[in-house]
Amino acid sequence: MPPTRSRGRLSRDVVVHAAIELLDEHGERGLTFKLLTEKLQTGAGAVYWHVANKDELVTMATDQVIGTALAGLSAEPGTDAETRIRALALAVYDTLDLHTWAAPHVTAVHTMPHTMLLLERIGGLLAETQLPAGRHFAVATAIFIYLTSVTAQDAGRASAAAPGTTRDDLLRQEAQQWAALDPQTFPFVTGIAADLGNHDDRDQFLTGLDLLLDGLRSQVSATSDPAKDQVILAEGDTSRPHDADLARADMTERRRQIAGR
Amino acid sequence: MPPTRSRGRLSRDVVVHAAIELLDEHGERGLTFKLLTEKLQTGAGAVYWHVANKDELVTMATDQVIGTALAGLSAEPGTDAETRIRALALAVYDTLDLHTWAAPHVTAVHTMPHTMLLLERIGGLLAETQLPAGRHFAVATAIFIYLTSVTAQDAGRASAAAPGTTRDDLLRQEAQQWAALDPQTFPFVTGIAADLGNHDDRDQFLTGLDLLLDGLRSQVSATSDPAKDQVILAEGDTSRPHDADLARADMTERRRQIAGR
DNA sequence: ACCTGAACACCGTTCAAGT
DNA sequence: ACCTGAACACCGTTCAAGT
Repeated sequence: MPPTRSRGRLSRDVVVHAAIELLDEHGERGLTFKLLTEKLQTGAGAVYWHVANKDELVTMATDQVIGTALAGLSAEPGTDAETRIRALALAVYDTLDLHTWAAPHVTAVHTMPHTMLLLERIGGLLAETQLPAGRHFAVATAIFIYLTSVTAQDAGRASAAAPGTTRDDLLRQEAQQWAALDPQTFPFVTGIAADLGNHDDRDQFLTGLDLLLDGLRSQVSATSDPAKDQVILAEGDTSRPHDADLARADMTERRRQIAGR
Repeated sequence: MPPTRSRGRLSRDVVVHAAIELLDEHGERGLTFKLLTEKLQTGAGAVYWHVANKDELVTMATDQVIGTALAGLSAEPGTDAETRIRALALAVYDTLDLHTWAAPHVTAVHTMPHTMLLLERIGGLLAETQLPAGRHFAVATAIFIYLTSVTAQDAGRASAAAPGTTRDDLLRQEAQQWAALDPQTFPFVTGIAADLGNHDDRDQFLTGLDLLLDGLRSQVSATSDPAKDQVILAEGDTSRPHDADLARADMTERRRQIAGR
């Protein structure tokens, strides 16, 4: 792990790690150049010598967090690829849960090193399966996008809550709000208000991930020998051109309507 | 549609709609009280009389955008629930694509009126299916979370791009970066670099959504009569307790490691 | 009740000057 | 090459004063 000490020579790494500490402690709003320069015992210009601006600093801090999530993963050989994909996803989920400010910034798939490495890892696991190479791109990015975006959403919700309240408190509070709604206009929401109490974001994330993986598997069995049901992530047409194209035509029209309101 | 005129009486609605216009025009950074008060030809205090602060203003603007997405949807009776869920999701996707600043703020499921209405709509469509009531909560929130979070991710990526470049230009540029990577450390990413060129976020979104819906359907056929394959979104155990619990135990341990670094 | 607008506290960024 | 720290431009929010 790179140095976090404030004294001595400054470097990009030192600045980024100091930023991460401030972000963890005070959230995104808490990262100011005033606090940062105090922590590093230097001037603003010194920081700007190592990073272009605050945006770049937060982006690098985010990529660093992704890096620690990947570094914490052991190869665990012997287990199948799907299990390891799930473990990889959970490692990222849990790491971002500890750095809730980072999740919304995990968007630079195509540029940041550790973020690209994450996609590389997912792809490497897919390559171990019987998935045909032609579908590697679509499936890997589907998993990547689900993983990063749902994690960001959950983490954002977590960080939006008041610092004092626990998640359980918050959910119970919200469940009461749901139950108090007008059943006429919100028949569904009022009906499931009770279920909100024992809701768990992490379980939800896992469920959705499993649905994605199951969806991939089921499209196999639909088009191939049913006896091969155990085959993981094999071929199968994933999109439904007809419906999708129709819907797209609809929406392109709607897009115009909205834009020209 | 509420008044957007600047002259005359001020109101919450007028302020929110002026904010939306500024957000659409200049992005989240472009919404300043200076620009807002100029547009409304008033003072800062007047705005603060109607909204608590900037955060609340952006939240209300976001909820308003969700509202327009829902308002643009016709019931289209005669089509099945799954098709209408897909149409609903696409309407939200396309609307947020026009207001990219809004997507990351669609997190207040439990409080904002239109955001809750979105969940209510999804639930209402699920209620038309043969899905048992006990699974309504889990499935509705799974769809809701996929929809809002992936949309936010896509919109965020879109708004992060330089204003001048088109999406195609950006992708071609990024594909070149991928191809230029070291094939030793990035065998997978360099291999799929070519696929990035004709990638479409919206298609990707649809594909993932279909995978989710397919996953739900396949879990039916696994546990019930194969002849009922056409049954949409019926019962079936969605989680895999064994794997999930094991992974959870692993991760709880890892969580500690990371936290105590 | 609703609005005005000056004042305040704060923050990201720059830059001439140093070593 | 690397750092200092004052200065600048800007921004969200407040508040005493008006109507």
